[in-house]
Amino acid sequence: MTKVVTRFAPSPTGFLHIGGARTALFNWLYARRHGGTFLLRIEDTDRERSTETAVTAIIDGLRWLGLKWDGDAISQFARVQRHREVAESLIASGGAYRCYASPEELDEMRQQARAEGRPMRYDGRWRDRDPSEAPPGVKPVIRLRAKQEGETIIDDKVQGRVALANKDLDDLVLLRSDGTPTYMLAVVVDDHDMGVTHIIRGDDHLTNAARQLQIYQALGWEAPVMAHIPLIHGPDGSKLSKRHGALGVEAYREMGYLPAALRNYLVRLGWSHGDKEFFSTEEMMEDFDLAAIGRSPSRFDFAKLENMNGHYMRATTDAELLATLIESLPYLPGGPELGRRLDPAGRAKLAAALPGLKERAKTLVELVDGAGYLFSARPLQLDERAREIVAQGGRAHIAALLPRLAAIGEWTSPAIEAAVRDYAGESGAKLGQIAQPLRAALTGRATSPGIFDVLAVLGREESLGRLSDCARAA
RNA sequence: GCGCCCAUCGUCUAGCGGUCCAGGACGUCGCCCUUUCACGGCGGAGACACGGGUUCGAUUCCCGUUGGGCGCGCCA
Repeated sequence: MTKVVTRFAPSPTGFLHIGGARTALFNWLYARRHGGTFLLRIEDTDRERSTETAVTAIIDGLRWLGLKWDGDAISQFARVQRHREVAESLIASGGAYRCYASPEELDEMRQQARAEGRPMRYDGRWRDRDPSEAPPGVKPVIRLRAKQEGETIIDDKVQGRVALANKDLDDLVLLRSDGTPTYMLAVVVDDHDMGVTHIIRGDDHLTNAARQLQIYQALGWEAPVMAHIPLIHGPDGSKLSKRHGALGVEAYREMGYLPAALRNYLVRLGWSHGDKEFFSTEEMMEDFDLAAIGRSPSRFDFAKLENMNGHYMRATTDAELLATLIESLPYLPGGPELGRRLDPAGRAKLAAALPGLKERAKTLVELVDGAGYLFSARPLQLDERAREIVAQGGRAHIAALLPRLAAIGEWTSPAIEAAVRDYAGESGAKLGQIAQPLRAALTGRATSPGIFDVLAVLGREESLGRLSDCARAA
């Protein structure tokens, strides 16, 4: 059995979007699953639209997601010489021919086709014409001499057996008049030269697959196994657009998602393994297979991603989560500000507060948010509503808590919770419910009535300034 | 328009002819926990697009309809 080789082949015309990320994930998993190789090829033959920025974005995205490819990324553009040679060899073998039809002629064909209500098909006018008849000064393209009878069959691992009539597949251009290869030629040649055994890609390429198969046949090469996976749609079922989730993966990093959570969410989009929802990387590699990929498109659902991310955060050890959080700070809203507070003392405070914080956060962004109270300036400002409530008075048993709180000094959530627990032992009050509003009160971001209640007590029994001093001091 | 693909709760999905008055997860609703929020626990509502076949029997097989998607470039 030959070794499995998969590849991810994005064109660098934008960021790495979520569909591409999943395609990459599937290829990566499949290769790892079978002890094979996962390659990265940048399809940059379109010089107009390809940018260096996009290449960087894609590479960063893959790295962040933890999808490591083997060897160096291959630039398709760097291989034009080889593509040209293959095209020429096809002419020599009779599998292709030069076509001198002008853009105007093709345009006519297109318009006529439209008028007659049929798809545009090149009419093969140069298929059997002698090159000596070539009009002067016209640079030809090279076209595949495609079979016109019968059908081309794609034996797809996901879509099953798909047959396309050859009459619907015209003589596609292999080499442009400027000597650069088209996508069709380039993929085939590169996949062959790279030894790719399995092509896993979006099913928007399904029809292309038939055309590519024809090229493989003309070349006498063995075609790789193909698996065309359904696309990911937006929440309304239409094509994923910017207003949906068609963001670059870096956007997900900025939204505070963990790579492991995103991977888990993505692998379950279009693929399943019974009722299992959570997969460690090892389990994914173990269980992943093409046969279990569904054939219907799926929609992207942020709510589920967020829930899953929450699970991953809670399951991450505090030390690891702290490291991840600190690493991610530059990308998170409010992150850099928090980062500036993290001198050794600040860092210790954050570390101590993390266990309480992560219980309540679904994303790293929420974690940053929640950590705000640790560093907000004292004394805190009370808003109108809070003042009102302070004036009305509050609950006695929290008031009784204050001396203890004043004594601890360390305003981290475990410290607060420990004090509350200590107090709760006598009063019967449960913990956690008190600690959180205290924390919120100290940030001045109090929003719920319960929090106002606490503020009220604080305001009456002790001055906020005094509390702040306690917080700062010890 | 032509070709191809798809169709189970709002969403992701399990189901590969009888075990399904359809299972899980997210979301949602209610209760519990709790003087907030979150976590957690318990429970509820919620789907086989429609119409024909095939079969003793269809969510599962076939055909059509409807609805989505993709492709139809000297873009990838």
